Amino acid sequence: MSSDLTEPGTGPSGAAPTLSEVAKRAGVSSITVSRVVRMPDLVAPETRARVERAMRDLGYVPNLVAGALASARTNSVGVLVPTIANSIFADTVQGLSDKLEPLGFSVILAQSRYDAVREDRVLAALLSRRPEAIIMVGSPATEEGSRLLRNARIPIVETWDLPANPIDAVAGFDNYQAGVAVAKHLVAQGRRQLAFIGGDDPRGTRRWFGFRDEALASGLSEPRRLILDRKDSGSVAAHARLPDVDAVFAANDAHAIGFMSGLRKAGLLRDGPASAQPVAVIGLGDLEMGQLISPTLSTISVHGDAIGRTAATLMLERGGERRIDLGFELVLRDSG
Amino acid sequence: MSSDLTEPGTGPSGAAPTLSEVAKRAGVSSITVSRVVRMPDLVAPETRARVERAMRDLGYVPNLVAGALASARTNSVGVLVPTIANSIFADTVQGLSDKLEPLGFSVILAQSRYDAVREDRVLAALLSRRPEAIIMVGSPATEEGSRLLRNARIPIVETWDLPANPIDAVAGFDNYQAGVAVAKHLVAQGRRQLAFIGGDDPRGTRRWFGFRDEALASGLSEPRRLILDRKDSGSVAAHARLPDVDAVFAANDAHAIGFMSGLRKAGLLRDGPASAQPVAVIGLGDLEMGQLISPTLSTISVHGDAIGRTAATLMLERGGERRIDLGFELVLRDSG
DNA sequence: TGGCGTGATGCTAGCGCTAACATAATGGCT
DNA sequence: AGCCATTATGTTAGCGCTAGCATCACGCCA
Repeated sequence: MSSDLTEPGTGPSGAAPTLSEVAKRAGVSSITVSRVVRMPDLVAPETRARVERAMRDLGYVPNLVAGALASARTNSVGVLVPTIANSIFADTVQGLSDKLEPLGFSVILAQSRYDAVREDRVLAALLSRRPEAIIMVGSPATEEGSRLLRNARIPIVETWDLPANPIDAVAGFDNYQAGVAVAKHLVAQGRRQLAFIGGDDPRGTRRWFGFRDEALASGLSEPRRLILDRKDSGSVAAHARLPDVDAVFAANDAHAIGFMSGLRKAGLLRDGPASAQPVAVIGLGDLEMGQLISPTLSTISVHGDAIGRTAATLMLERGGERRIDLGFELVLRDSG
Repeated sequence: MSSDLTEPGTGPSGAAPTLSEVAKRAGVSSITVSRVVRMPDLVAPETRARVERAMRDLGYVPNLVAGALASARTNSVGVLVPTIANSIFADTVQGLSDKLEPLGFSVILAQSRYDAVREDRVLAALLSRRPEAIIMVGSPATEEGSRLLRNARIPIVETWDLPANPIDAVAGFDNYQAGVAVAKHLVAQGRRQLAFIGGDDPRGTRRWFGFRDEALASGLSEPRRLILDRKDSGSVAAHARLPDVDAVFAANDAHAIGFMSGLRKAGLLRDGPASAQPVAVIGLGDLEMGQLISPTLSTISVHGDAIGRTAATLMLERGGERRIDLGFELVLRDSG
């Protein structure tokens, strides 16, 4: 029984045990061990038990790197987001990860940090791991990135937007129409001096265009646009920098809440309903936080986790509709 | 020049081009192509140029799966968090990813969803991809998970806590002492009826123990403890469920802000300083949001991204101190 | 009784790459 | 001229696993 004293996980050379070491110990060929791991039904119960025993004794952990090379299936998905911290994209990653994990897929996560050079670099790094699909927020920033993805010949899912010429599949919503919806609502509410605060990333910019176009179409003067740095909380866009404005659309809820805190300091925030607000504020994202603060935040609600789950579905089912509009909803609360 | 018309990324069989196809086209051996990719300095400039040309023509993307198998280096790190959505752990993932990405490491992300069974499963899945280290929030929930990690013989970094018997390295802070610090502060402020709201995960529970022990040591009666479900916002722990309480420590800022919104509805929230609050509220995490709401949130500040960066350092440098206490800071604002 | 389907297991080759060790070609030195 | 350090390139033998095809034993049927 001395072999029972072998330290688990340690083969003859102190390295991780391999299939064939397990096979030797169980007195079978390595392909049989492979079958026990992947298609146990094909192996006779007694043989299987013997192999399972040997695997446990040795502390065998399959090497998926070798398996992937041999089978040309990595069971992994590359996921690219601008940023994962404090962001609604985390919901999307959670959603797709929850859907893919039970299927045996691993998520390889990369961040572009809204930097085109870094995006191309991580895209190449991702592809060199031969994922079975790429799911990304938005579209590649450069032609090079786009080319890389097209040549990869794997499902590519762009999310959080509805690009006109997607590489492959799309799960998102119409950012332009979101801007339109907010402007429409504010105009109907009687607001006249609109402003937009947010980043100048592609999706934020599309929201701005919709917002501006609708304001102009309604006979209002061109709204002001304050481009915030990613690090800014939104409170930096204090009312002082937007005098005379009576309604603000923030590209995301964090900016909206930050701006509201600026309004509060300026004495321009009421605990009453939207009609009582000197300055209406509408966010985007529908963070739970928005319902907890006072006044509660009106916002464009988007389901980040549904985007993630839909993206997972799109990468799994190569046929069928490749463009899914998850829509958005204008949720009106007390801020505007 | 017909070869220039070859569709990039498509080899003879429509499959991705390999090293040796590039080699053939450049008229060199495949090892030379490998060197151009990995150690370009070792290759003569003209040869290098020829190889680079061939790589571009063919749209060659290195296959790291094969490279990893051959070199026994995957350049990947397994990262396990309870959840990535709406959580402070996202900062940690961002921090470590930012540090590791430039070094060529990929992050394989998995979520346990606070489920021990799922944790063991994803841990095994992670290890089968042969990452060069595992960075996780907390410690394995089961003996089995712990065994798996010990046998992997790679750096293991546990974070967000300071376990007594870590598997390998640790980057975190003392959750028990955080609870103590909050209780001390509340007692000094003259609060007498304390309560704790939050989850019953290991770290939350440690905060509770510190909080309770210090309250008892100060002669107060045992604080109440309300265990919230992960889905709860904290507002469900309305004051109605905690009558007579004059101070609450919430295990995280989200719960704290939710509870404050409950207090507001009950008319128990003031815009003034902590001394004016009928019920003091202290959170943990120092979300930016806490500074934007009114009253501003007092909290235990923890640097999630520093934890991530430190964890990355610990996995890279195998020598030296393996237990890093990043500490925490009680940040006093207006809520308590 | 011979043929053959079925279930269980094994053999062989190779996935695309790299480590480790050759081998060539060059030039400076004694 | 001969030697050897240096630079540039190549050869060989796997890494650990799986696909695809054997092989073999069995038992059932005509």
